[in-house]
Amino acid sequence: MGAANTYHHGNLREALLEAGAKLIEEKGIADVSLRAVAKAAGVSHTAPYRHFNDKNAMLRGIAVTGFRLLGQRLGQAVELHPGDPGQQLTAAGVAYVELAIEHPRLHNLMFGGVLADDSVDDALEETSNHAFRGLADIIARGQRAGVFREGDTDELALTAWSVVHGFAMLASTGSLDHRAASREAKLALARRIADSLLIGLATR
Amino acid sequence: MGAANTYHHGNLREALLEAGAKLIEEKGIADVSLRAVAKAAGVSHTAPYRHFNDKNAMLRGIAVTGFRLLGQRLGQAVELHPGDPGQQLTAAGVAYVELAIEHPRLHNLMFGGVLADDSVDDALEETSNHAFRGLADIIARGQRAGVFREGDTDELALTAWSVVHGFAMLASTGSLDHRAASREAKLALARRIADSLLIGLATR
DNA sequence: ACCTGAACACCGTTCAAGT
DNA sequence: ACCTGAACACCGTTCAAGT
Repeated sequence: MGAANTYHHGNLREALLEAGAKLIEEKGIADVSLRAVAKAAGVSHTAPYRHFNDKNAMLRGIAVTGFRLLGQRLGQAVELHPGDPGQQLTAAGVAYVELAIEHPRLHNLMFGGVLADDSVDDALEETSNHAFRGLADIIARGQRAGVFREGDTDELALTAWSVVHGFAMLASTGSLDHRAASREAKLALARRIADSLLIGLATR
Repeated sequence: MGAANTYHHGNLREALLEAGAKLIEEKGIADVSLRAVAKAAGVSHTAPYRHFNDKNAMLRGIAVTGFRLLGQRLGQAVELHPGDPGQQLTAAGVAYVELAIEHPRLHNLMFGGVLADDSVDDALEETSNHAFRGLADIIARGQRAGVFREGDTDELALTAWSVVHGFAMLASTGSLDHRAASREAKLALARRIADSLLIGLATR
């Protein structure tokens, strides 16, 4: 109970992001109102305006936490396979898909285009760029090690990003359910597709 | 003027889909209300309920027109390169990306997950399956011709679909603008990535 | 059959006011 | 500084009523 009314001490922002993320997870972005988030955090429906310019700014804040989580997962995938860029790339791809399957609505907020028309948000752009950088770094190391073919590193990274992104989108929107219903089936499929991608990137 | 008030003769449904598509193109899905669409079509805000169960059903109707358009474009891409599955695949991928760049908000409605939580819509599922089938057919012909490697046809199609889908998503949300700002630059990039995909699918 | 207008419960946002 | 409550203009949806 002591922790419940500490918002007056400066952590309402975090409480709102947490409550918002939870509500989105439960009901989907379209069915989450700023007023409901405020209520879940135990404040009036105008209190959020102290911390966010508008509703979309709050959603961007939640998206940023998602990109941080993604960055962490990609980092872990790399650490699992030291010195093996091929394995790193596959693991990173699978980790990405895994996150999309675990948190489909968060993934949808991050990449579904709800925030696409917003004026650019510095924190959002920074965290999403950071996640992309992680991927590009794997490619760069693979090229130096001679396991990935030469060429524009960012372009190869973009190819990898596209595959994984497209597959994750299909997985998280349920478009794959008729081919791979279970979580395990989806991840197995993701692994095979990541391997197939690897072949395309490998040196001839 | 004769055509303007023929809604009473049974084509209000079409008029609403058209007005809705136009408004979405202009302002984005989030900023289009059922009431505004009704107004643009020249009827009261309750008239749409004669033709759609709710707002999302109307949006699904618009998405269906998008999938039909996509199916047509894919068909044209195939016809441009008779007997050459490799070229067909590249052309289909580029056509897909082209559509996403031309109509980013329609693309967003089709794949952005706004409709993901809806109960399945027969017409929507049929048209989207049809578009996917077109891609799988190209792969199947390529395998028979010996230019694509053996293996589960649907799985190869899924790989191709993922790349193109992921790239289109990145292109239509503006994530590519710092690398490829113009429409031409994006399409050129799409072509190179489609070629790179082709290498991954080719027989060894 | 097809459409309207009033009504309801919500929504995002603004603003004067309270501590 | 931080939060509240009333107010405004909107929204999706329902429903009785009109032709």
